Amino acid sequence: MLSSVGRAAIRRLVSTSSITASRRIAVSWPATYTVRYGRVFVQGFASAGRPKASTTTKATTKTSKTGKSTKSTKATKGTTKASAGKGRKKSTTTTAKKTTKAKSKTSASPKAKGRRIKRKREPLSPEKKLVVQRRELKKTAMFEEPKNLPDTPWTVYIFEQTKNKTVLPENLRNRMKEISELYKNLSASERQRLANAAEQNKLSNAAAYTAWVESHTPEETVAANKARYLLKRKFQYPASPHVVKLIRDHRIPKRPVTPYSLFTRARWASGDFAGRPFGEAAKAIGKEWLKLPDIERHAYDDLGKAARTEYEKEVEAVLHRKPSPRRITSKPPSEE
DNA sequence: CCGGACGATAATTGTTCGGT
DNA sequence: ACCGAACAATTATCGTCCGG
Repeated sequence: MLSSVGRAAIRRLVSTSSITASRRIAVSWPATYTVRYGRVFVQGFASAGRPKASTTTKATTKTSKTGKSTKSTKATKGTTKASAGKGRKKSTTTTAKKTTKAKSKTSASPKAKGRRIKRKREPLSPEKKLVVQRRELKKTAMFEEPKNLPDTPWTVYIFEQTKNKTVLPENLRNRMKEISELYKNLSASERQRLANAAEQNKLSNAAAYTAWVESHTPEETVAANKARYLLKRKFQYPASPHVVKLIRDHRIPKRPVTPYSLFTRARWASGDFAGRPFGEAAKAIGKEWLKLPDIERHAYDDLGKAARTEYEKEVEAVLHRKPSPRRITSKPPSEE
């Protein structure tokens, strides 16, 4: 049982040895989605992320800065049309298209016969295959998310103060300091105005995002997230933000809670661990769980089963597929 | 990629199990 | 076979806004 400490240590090792934490994939939800978010980690870099006070901090900070502005700029362009819900079918199947193209080409050159085409498709080196795969993944990844309006008082203020106003790069630093000073000295009513504007923007951001998500099918967003995940893992794409934002589709069923999760929830709710350090409490809860009498444990197992059943129903209804076969519920350690 | 302020969130612990 | 998401509370850190 070196588990806890040992595992954490290993994780830390992995994180430091793996060139910053930049491989983690994470999701960033719009503000209104207070729902729990999902975290997806790249294989082999599990928990490699957010370094605390360790030496990795600086490195991470430096590398992670890259390209955030780039991305936001791109996103800005897409803002307006985003909510309109443009491309309904981002067909995830490209085979049909290909066939069509091939046909038209054949007819274009009368001399070309069936045999010629055969010869053509033979090459396709491994490198090319990768290129093709990458292109397909990019297509299905749905990268054209709507851009957000500034949604905090501070960013709204920056927006107002700098938008469409020429600032030389060498003056940017001073300008920012000025704006900061101005911001600090704002009147209460002025702050309120900014807060209101931010709140308003937050609402329209959420609406735009939802509209965009719903302009695709749940299956499409699931495929898109898979594509994003693969792109990051196999192709390090996009290179700039080390965190990949997955599409948050409220229609996609959440994974069912496990019996242990339910137990954790109940133990925290009991108040027995109020004020105690998170890690310490988690360890204690884990021990409690392993010692839990069968009768009590079965209660959580039953709740877990119900959650699973509910999940199965949702998956079938929303994603039109069967969920993975149910695992044999593991038995408590204290078998008779 | 710079600057400052601040809302959002990943990491932390433990176990179980869905997904690939 | 193995990764990560499910739950909890807290907090350090990240991303965000602008222009050139």
